[in-house]
Amino acid sequence: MEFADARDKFIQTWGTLATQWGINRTMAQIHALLMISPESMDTDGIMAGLQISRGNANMNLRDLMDWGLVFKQLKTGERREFFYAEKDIWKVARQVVKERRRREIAPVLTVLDELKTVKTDSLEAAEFAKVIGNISRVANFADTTASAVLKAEENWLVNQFFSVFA
Amino acid sequence: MEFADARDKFIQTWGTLATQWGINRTMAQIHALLMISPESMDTDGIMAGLQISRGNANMNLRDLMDWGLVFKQLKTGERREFFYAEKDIWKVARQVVKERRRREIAPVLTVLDELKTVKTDSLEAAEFAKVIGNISRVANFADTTASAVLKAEENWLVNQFFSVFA
DNA sequence: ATATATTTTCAGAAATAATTGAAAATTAGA
DNA sequence: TCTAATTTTCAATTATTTCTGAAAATATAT
Repeated sequence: MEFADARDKFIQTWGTLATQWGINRTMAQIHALLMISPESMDTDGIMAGLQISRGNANMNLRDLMDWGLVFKQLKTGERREFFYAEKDIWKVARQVVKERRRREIAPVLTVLDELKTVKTDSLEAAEFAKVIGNISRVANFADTTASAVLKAEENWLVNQFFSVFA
Repeated sequence: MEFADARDKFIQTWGTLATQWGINRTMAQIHALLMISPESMDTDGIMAGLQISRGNANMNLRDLMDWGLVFKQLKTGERREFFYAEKDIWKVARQVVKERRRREIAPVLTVLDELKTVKTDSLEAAEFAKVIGNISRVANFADTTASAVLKAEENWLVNQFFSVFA
């Protein structure tokens, strides 16, 4: 397969996958473009590479930086800003889990705790409390496990272990 | 907290969370409604409970059945169809992972394998091959692990173990 | 077979999300 | 300071997704 075709297919595939997971297509495509770029890129390069507007590029680059997946690089003697992506896919996955946990899972756990205080004065309310209790226990277990894994991954020895496989 | 408020808050929260994960809001809300319902519900009950149209209810119930999260119940002497949800949240999580793996991850793994055959005849192409190789190894490892966990979870002993926590 | 209840489909409407492009703001050199 | 390069913002536009509602299809009872 020719490089140009492979690159386009990768960017398109990454964008589609992201969409299915609630992440906007352009954001994923910029990430893909930067991941496979040997050099950091400026806004115009990204605009040209993906055929998108300046505003769109700017907004999604900012979001990617908020997610901790892309970083700004300032080159001496250059006025423009350059961008590069984290390329270690383990770190990318870890960062995504970390952010989603913080932004989405944590607030849900709070709501679940609140809902557990419901008055169980009817059949419906009792069933509700039972289901919420079940969800809450599992969610907390999953959250604690994820948290432990994230912490463990920051440990050198574990990283060495995983580097054998990845 | 009053039951009616708690129920509404749960349905709304579940819907929001789902949206952030690429699942449509109504589908998640129907799922939430059925999870906390002590009895199976018919289409009119769901329509009334969520204030949605018949078409919407029907379409999303079908999708939920495709995902293996909701099932039809036929009551003798009743002409209408009733629906009920899987309430064991471990089973729900497992089913979601299983389906997403089949629908989304598996196709991406195929594309990645294809992309690994790219000609590495330039700096860009070499970097591309390196990143794709990295992603592919990690994705395959994760996929294999998920698959193993799904299989293990079907094992009685493991289920007993988890049932202590959840 | 006919009537009635129920489910399914789907074109158009509504809602939501993403994108553009140009103006405003910011930054840094002369 | 002034000017030019660059980045950011955001109202308007465009694209995408979801939802409605009524007609068509299907199923069941008489």
